[in-house]
Amino acid sequence: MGRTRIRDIRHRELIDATVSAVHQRGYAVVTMAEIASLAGASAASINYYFGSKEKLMEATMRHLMTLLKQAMLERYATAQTPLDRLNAVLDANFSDRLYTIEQCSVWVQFWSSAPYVPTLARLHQINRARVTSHFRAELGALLSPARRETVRVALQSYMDGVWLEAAQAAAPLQPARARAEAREVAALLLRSNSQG
Amino acid sequence: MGRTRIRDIRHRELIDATVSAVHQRGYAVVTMAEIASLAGASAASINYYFGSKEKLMEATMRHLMTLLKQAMLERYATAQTPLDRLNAVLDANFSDRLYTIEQCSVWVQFWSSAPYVPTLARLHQINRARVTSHFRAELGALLSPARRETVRVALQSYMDGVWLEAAQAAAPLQPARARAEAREVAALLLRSNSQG
DNA sequence: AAAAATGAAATGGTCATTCAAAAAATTGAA
DNA sequence: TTCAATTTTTTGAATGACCATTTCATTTTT
Repeated sequence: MGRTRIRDIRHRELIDATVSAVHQRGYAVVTMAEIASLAGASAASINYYFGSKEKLMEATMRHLMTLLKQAMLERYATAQTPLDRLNAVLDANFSDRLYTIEQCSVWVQFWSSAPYVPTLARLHQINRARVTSHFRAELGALLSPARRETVRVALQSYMDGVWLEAAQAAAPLQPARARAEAREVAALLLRSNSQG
Repeated sequence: MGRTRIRDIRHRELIDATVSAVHQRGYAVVTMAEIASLAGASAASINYYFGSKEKLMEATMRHLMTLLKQAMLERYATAQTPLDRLNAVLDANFSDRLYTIEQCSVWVQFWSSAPYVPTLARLHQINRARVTSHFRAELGALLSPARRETVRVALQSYMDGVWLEAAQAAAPLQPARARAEAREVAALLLRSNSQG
């Protein structure tokens, strides 16, 4: 069978611990010891598996990006019309699996660190480009070119803003509600009485 | 005339240096020595004037919040109709004075740190409450209660999202353009053909 | 002369990373 | 299987940097 198993298990455990620890303490303040302790390991083992704190953070963000990508593709598969697919992008962003306080919190930390860590900046750019291109593709079929970019920027900024607020939410999030609201906002922005 | 002068000058210099340094290096990573050096002072004098790094950060955010409040009130003074006043809130957020890469950058750092620093969390909450109440007041005159909150959250999230992106902008920002786009988004969200 | 302001150097603490050695798992020969 | 040899995994204890804050002697202002 496949060779290494322990390695994969530890990677997963440590990444999960990182998400949790970063949420609890903040990206810049959290220590290796805290993360390790959440995973029931020692700080030294993090370096054994990931090489450095920075590489651990990078791996963690890659993992979250993969979750987002997966959610998008899954939901995309069943969508038929352009509007369906637009809603798929919105739904993915607010899916039950992703739209949690913990994860939104880590994303906010990520956004604020990215400008200062080249490797994170690259990840950030890749992710944003993917979302942008999905939006462009679907909105292109629904709106005139002139209005398309306005609506795209509005929707993308809206999603980021909602995540930003979610990171500080006092009460548990309601993904289903967030999806409904996102659709409502999209519907308002799309109402076409061709005045533009 | 007024008593202390040097003190006020130093406060201003150090806060300006803090904005600049936080933008360049990141809130969590920037050191007292770096900030001091930007102001042509020593780290010790920061403690002399502010007491601690954390208090300096707090004073800096208070300063930025004051700028935002001022921009809002100034622009508000000349507005007559509810729509005018709604646009005033948007314009304030993207005014030439505020909507700079440097300041957006500091705001993003602030958002990400606030959850972990009680004193910053309080400031954040105060600021958000003020913006929210302005929006509620103006949108209340323009929309049905049911739709008002949807549009308010959409606009507020939109503004945050735009700032978030501005913090990472490669090219210089264009405040006038940002104001025009914000108005366009608001106009789209407000088009009332009373279907909701 | 007194008070305020300044900065060089000392202090004390934190933390990522390294390293040597222990512990656990794996292998393979008997 | 059994058991020693070998490899992989794990950790406690240095190591070496870095940095906020304090101290204190000196300079500047009032």
